[in-house]
Formats: sequence, C-alpha cells, structure tokens
Amino acid sequence: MSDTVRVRFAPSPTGHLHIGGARTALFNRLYARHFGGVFVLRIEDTDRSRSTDEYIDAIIEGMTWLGLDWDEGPFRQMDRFDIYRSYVDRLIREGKAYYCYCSAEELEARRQKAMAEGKTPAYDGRCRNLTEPVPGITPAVRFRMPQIGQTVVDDLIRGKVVFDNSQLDDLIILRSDGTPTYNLTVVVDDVDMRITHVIRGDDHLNNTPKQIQLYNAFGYEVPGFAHLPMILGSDKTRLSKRHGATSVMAYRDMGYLPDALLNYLVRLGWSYGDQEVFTMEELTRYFSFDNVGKAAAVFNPEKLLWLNQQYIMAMTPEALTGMVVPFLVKENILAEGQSLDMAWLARAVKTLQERAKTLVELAKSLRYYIVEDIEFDPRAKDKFLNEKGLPLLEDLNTELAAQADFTHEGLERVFKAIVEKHGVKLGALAQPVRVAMTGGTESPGIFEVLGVLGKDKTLKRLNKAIAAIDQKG
RNA sequence: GGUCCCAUCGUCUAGCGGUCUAGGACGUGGCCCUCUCAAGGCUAAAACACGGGUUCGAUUCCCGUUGGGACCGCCA
Repeated sequence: MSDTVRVRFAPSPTGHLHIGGARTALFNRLYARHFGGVFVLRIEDTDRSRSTDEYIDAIIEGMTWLGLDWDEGPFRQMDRFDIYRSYVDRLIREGKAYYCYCSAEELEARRQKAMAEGKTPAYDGRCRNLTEPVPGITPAVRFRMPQIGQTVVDDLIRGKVVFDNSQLDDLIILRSDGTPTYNLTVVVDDVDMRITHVIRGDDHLNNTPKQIQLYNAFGYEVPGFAHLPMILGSDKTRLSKRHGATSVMAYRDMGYLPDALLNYLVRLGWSYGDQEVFTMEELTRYFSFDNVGKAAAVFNPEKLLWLNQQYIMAMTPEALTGMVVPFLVKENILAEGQSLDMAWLARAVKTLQERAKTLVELAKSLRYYIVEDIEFDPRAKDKFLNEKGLPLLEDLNTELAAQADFTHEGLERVFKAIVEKHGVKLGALAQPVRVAMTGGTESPGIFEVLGVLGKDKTLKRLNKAIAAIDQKG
C-alpha cells in the first residue's frame, strides 16, 4: 500500500495555544508537508472538568494566526465516546482489561503512602483477578499490562528506548463515570485516523510503552514515534508563565509576525547548517528528523526579537502597512474607523521599518507622521530648540516656503545651502529640525521625514518650533 | 524515591574519528559609516561538564560520575 504520511497535533483545550504546542504543531505540519502527507487536528477533550469550548476556539485562533492550517479535523474526542467504549468492551471481552472497584480516594491514599515511604507509586493490581462484581460500586476499567518482558520504543529522534514491563502498571482506560482516559483515546484515535507518525513532546516518552502495549492488545501496527525535546525557560525549567508570555496570542499582541515566531520556534531543536532565516517553502523542503536535536532548548526572547526585525525589514512597505493599522488604533494614534491614505502611510512605514523590532514599535514610531500636533520632548527641546538654532530654522523656513521640490535631492540642496551660508555642519540644522518635526531626537533621515510630512505640515511645525524659541527667549 | 531522556560559547546551534588554533547566529564590547536613531560592514571576548576506556588519533564511539530535565493521576 502507498504509505501516505499522516500526522496529527492533539492539544487538550485546557489553556491557550502556547509556544511549545505551536512548535509541536509546526513540526508535525512540516513533516506532513515534506512528504506530501496529511496533517490532522484533534482536540483531546476527554477531561470534561478541565476542557472548555473557549479554549478550543483559542487554539484554533492561534493555529490560524500562525498559518498552521490542517487538512482534517478538528476532531473532538468528546464526539467519539461510543467508539472508545466499543474498544474498551472488546478488551474486556478478550480478558485484556478488567473492572477495578477501588475508589479514587483509596487510590490516592495509597499513592501518598507509597510516596511517603519512598516506594514507586504504582497500582498493586488488587482487582486484577476479581471474578465477581462488587455490589454498589460503579467500577473503572483497567488495562491488563504485561508484567514480564520489555517494551521498546523505536524513536525517530532518540533511537531505541527500552522499558521493563515490570515498571508498567495497569492503567485506567475507562473512568467510573464511563468516560475514557488519555492513554486509551490516543491509541484508538491514532489507529482510527490511520496516523503513521506520532510527533509530540518529550514529556510523552514515558507514556509510550503503555500505549505500545495497547496497540499490541488490539493487534494493530505501532506508528513511528518522534519525541521532540522540551522548550525550557531561562532557568532551565519547563517553560511557564513565570518566564513571561507563553501564549501564542500574546506574541501577536506584542507585535510579532507569525512567520518570525515560526522561524524562531523551528530553530529550537532543529537546524540546517548555519542558516537562520527560512521561508516556509525552504522549511518544508529541508525538514527532517535527522537534524532535530535531542537536548532541551532554552527560549530566548532576544533572538526572537531580532528575527522579528529581520522579517519586518524584509516585508514590502505595503504589506507591513496593512499589518500595522490595527496597532495604530490600539495605540490611539488612529481613531477606530478613521481612514488614511494607505499609499502615503506606506511611504511613512518605509522610512521606519528598519528601525522597528515589533509592530507595536512601528506603530508608536509612526505617531508624529500621523497626528496633527506633536509634543516636544523637554530634553530635546532644551538642547536643540534654542537661540543657536533659531537663525538656521528661520532661514530654512523662508527657503522651504518658496520650495516646491520636497524630494530628497531638492531638500538636501536647500539644507546644504543654509549650512554653508552659516558655516556649520549639517547636524547643526538637522537636529533642531528633527525636534521640530518629530518632537524627539531620533528619526529616519531628515529629508525622508520632511518628504513624508509634506510642505504644509513641515512649515507648520517649523513655525511652531520657531515660536517656541522666541517665547523662551 | 523509581523509570526514562539529555549534556559544544550566557543562549540557539554546526560538528556525524584526523579538515578543530572548534564554525555560524542572538546578546555583549570596540571600530567604521553617519544629520540623530537604526540598518549595514569589520572586529573582540566567550564553549567541547568530569573521569576512565576503545583507537595510531577523540568534541565525535563505549562505560561511569556529576549536573539538568521529564514522567510516575479515574490530567493530557
């Protein structure tokens, strides 16, 4: 048969899509695309008390924002309880599973006791050989795990990992309330959805032998496994809120580009020689488990920021402009619904895009182009809007009032002439003008700024600056 | 505690027995460019955890030690 690669991302809706989940989804998708296979999205919501529809939406929103589109699904395990039930029945019928009448409280107490005594907290198998039901108790169902021999996980990233079956205890596959548990559903679904490769976090490696035994019990072929190294925080513990933003949506709101985030994430554990920046097309072409590392990686926000800037710089001003508008609204630079000449905005964006690391920064830096009245930064004003600069600014005002050519070349000619006349360096004029135009001391090249601002605004601000100096003196 | 995984600059990593005076990237320092800020260019400091083997030769293979991580739920 033609072995079409089929992989899945199977988050549980108990939180937002986070950085680690996004990377798992990415690797799955890359693997599928690399082989022209199928990427399935499956929601693992068998824990009814912790799963919510809001989080399902949030996960889908995150995947969509990142552009991690899937081919099948989203499937919800909640909709498939009948299927799991039939698999459990089959196991019971074949004697491969049995009813367990121990209460959750008893089990918990025994576990605590074992932990306290320094023993391995494992189910002791006391209900294993019960022949008669215990009246008045609705039982859970346990899988009868083989007690001797070994189970080998042949991992695509780690090679063969051997587990002694004596370490595996009889896990619950059906809760006493009739709902199935993870280890059962994951196997049933991967079989049912004909998953060929299970690509997931390292934290699942220890569950794998149990799942393999379930495959064996059902008589199904075991899929390929690839356990990805974890993503750690700066203190080398599992990435969590303590380390800052972990939700994918938080990065969107902070002004990161989805492709930049993806590019950063793929390099956590995967590499292709010395290359740092990849297009999605390159990633799907190059991706292989051969160059996925085994060691956990520390999440480094600094490098993500750099990558984001690389992506911002590489975009066309027009595309960037479209993305920055919502941030202009959020920063109150643009009123909701207020329209703007997009071609003009793109010109402004072009002057700033190599100066912004995030869309938020870009939006903020756009302020002086867009708003009518700018405010002078007090320190900038003191330093550059003073008696010394006044004659320069006045000359410039006069010259520009008669100047129709606001191109870089045209403006440069005017500036050069004034600077020569006064025998000063360009900076002596450029800085006061910069403060007059932007309110601050940092901006794109002064000719670019004036070009974007246009004659009217330029003269208006020049006059305001001159007035401010006069008033002071 | 048990089981399993992992180990190259601060961080992400290249390296798949000799090419290693260990390469790249982020970050950090310096210089250049320059109307400011960036961008860009050049440059500097910075790592093979330790101990045994195997081998003519180990960063690379094996074992141990140490250190880190994950899992041990009627969570996923």
